[in-house]
Amino acid sequence: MGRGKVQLKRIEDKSSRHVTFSKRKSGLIKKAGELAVLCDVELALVIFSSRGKLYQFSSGQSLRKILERYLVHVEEEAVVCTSGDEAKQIHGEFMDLWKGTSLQELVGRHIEGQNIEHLNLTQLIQLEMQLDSILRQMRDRKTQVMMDTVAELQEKEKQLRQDNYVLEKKIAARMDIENGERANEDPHSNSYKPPLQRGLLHLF
Amino acid sequence: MGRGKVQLKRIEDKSSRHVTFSKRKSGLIKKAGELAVLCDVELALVIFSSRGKLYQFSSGQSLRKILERYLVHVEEEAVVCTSGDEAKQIHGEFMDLWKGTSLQELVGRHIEGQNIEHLNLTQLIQLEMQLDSILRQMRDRKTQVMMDTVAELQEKEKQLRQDNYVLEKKIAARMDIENGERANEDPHSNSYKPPLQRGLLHLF
DNA sequence: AACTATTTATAAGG
DNA sequence: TCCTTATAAATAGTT
Repeated sequence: MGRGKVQLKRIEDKSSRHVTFSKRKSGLIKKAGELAVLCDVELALVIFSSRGKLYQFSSGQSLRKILERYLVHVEEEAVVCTSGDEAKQIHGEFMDLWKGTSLQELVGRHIEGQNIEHLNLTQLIQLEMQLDSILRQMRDRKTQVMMDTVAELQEKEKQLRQDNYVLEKKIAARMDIENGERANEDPHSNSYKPPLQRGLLHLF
Repeated sequence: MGRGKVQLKRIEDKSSRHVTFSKRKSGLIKKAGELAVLCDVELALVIFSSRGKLYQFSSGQSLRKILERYLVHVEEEAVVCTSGDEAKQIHGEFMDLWKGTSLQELVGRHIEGQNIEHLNLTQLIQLEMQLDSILRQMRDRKTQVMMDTVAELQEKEKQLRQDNYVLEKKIAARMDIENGERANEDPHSNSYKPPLQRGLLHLF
């Protein structure tokens, strides 16, 4: 965006490098600020000029708070990921949650860090409400998944039932041909059981 | 830069906020990278989406290295300006980072970060059980604290009761002295009410 | 630092 | 999420 296109490499001319730094730095900070406001996001930007001068920008929270949060996040990831690379490949990328630190341990640490022995009743009740809320969310999600699963299976069942019906009809037709005319007992009696009916039960 | 001019305030529509976030985030990271290369500077960018998902960018050095440099820089400044307490405080805060992060956020990040949409029923049930267990522990602890509190208050009540008894006796004795012998109605009648009895009720 | 020709980013709409 | 396009915004090079 300018009179000419720029090569993506270090600007060798010292003067224009500084000019560009100044311009682009402010542009970058402006855009960072816009992103933070528009999208309600927390962000931190740290820039060291080649001379070692520090420039920084952060939204809302202090930069240090955000960096702390970053470190916590990275620590958590580290804990979750370090324990077992082989398992990762076996179970796929979404299974990380179930290795390493259990939620239980995680929350345990959280509570320990707050020195649970010294939490008063009010704080305990707050914690309880938090956990309760999370658990409720979980259960909503579980219900949703179960409903989806059931719907899916019912669809499959319906399809298979139809297929069965068609197949049985074909077989019946063939038997009729092979055996000629006989006294026939109805092959499509009420004793028919859908093949998936038992398969659904274990869900409940 | 787009079909319309944009107001610098939080985009309320969730969907377009996410779209904008996605676009502008990549734009910002691209520009950060350009600045780093063109002007030969070191920079770090940390973004937490409103859901707590972490995005990051850093030039050359690892983000962690840059953050360390930042902290050193800030500490040096602090040393110049204030007493050395600040530095201690920084390191201290790193160690108990759990404070200030709500449990909800913590668990939220733990779950969101692993893409809850892809958890299957089995995993959801595991999570549910974990949360349920934690919640039960919480409630045990709460009960314990309540019991302790009650016991403590009952102890205090007993003590105060005794004190009261002693005091009333003293007063009675003094009144007896002042007024000489009279027809006396028992000052320690059954109508006595323990002073803390109502105070305990709000706990339940 | 201002200017302005250009490039780049991105909002809106599929 | 990715594509397209009209338009807003950033900025390279110039003064």
